[in-house]
Amino acid sequence: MTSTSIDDIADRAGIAKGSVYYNFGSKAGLVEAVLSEHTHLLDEMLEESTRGLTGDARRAAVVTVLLRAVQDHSDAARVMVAEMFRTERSWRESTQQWRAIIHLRLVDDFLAERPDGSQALASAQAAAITGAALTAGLDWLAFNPDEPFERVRDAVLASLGLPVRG
Amino acid sequence: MTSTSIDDIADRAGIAKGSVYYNFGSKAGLVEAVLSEHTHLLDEMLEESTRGLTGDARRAAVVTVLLRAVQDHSDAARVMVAEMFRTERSWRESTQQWRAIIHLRLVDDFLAERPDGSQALASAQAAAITGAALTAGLDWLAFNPDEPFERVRDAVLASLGLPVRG
DNA sequence: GTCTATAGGTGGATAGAC
DNA sequence: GTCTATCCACCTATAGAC
Repeated sequence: MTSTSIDDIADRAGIAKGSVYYNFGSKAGLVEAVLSEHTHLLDEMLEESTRGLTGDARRAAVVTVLLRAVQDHSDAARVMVAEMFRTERSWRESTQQWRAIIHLRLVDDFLAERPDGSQALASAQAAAITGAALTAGLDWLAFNPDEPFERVRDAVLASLGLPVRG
Repeated sequence: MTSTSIDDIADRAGIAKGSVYYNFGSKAGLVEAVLSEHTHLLDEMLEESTRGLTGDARRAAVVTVLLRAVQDHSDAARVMVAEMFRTERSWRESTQQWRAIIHLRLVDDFLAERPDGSQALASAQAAAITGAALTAGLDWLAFNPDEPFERVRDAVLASLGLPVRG
């Protein structure tokens, strides 16, 4: 909960600290508002990109959307990855909803493919795909930022045994 | 840098705060010592498990070691995942060394398989495998802790197109 | 509804006794 | 080498003027 104070945020936004508290109630409220905004954005991107797709094509679409989201909102992505499993935080609900909207797009499809599979294993596979895309995306931006999007996406798809041509 | 104060740590360890500073110099020094310890532990596990293996078998061994490490040291794993891409932190060196020892076991092998591939793409694939294993592992412990290790490992290996029998 | 000023509390770090 | 006591910087949150 440190690293950036309300003073810093208010300064950067060009408003006074009091206004932040008037509008968001607390620092946690502000964080939640920001995370929630990004969650809705990702939800819309996923809905649009996966509509009508199943199986490998659907999984590849999710990977592509996640990589693009990491590229376009790397700060938010870093926060989400960092907070995803820190269940004690006050904005836990926001990060868990973020996990849920991704799993939602993957788990049902896994179960439809393999009716004998359990929810837990489908969840593990969804987490594996999510983690592969996010980690590769952040690693890309941090250590090889000059690599073009398409090549990184193809590398991740190859790692997951997914079709490069969708 | 919040969440746990030196007071808390000293209390829990049954020693006084002054002793922590005498032995570690600063809070960052303490964090680095802990992270470094876990890094060396993981390094040994990886060395032992991947020795003599190449290709899919080597990648499967890395996944297995990472999942076991997450299971046995989930707190450390959460910290590592949370800090891996926060390059501004003072213990950046420790987390980057942690990334390096995993990539070391994967990147050269990728390049041996595909001499035409670039370092950057091999790095992306290594990150994808690392992220898949860590995220699936933490998701497992947080949301489906009753699932047995072997089934989660097999689900992750399947997600990565790796052989379940190694 | 936005500002300034300040209260109130926390936590990293140090001094100095033992 | 470990303890207690204390300093001081910082940061969330609120009060109250405008």
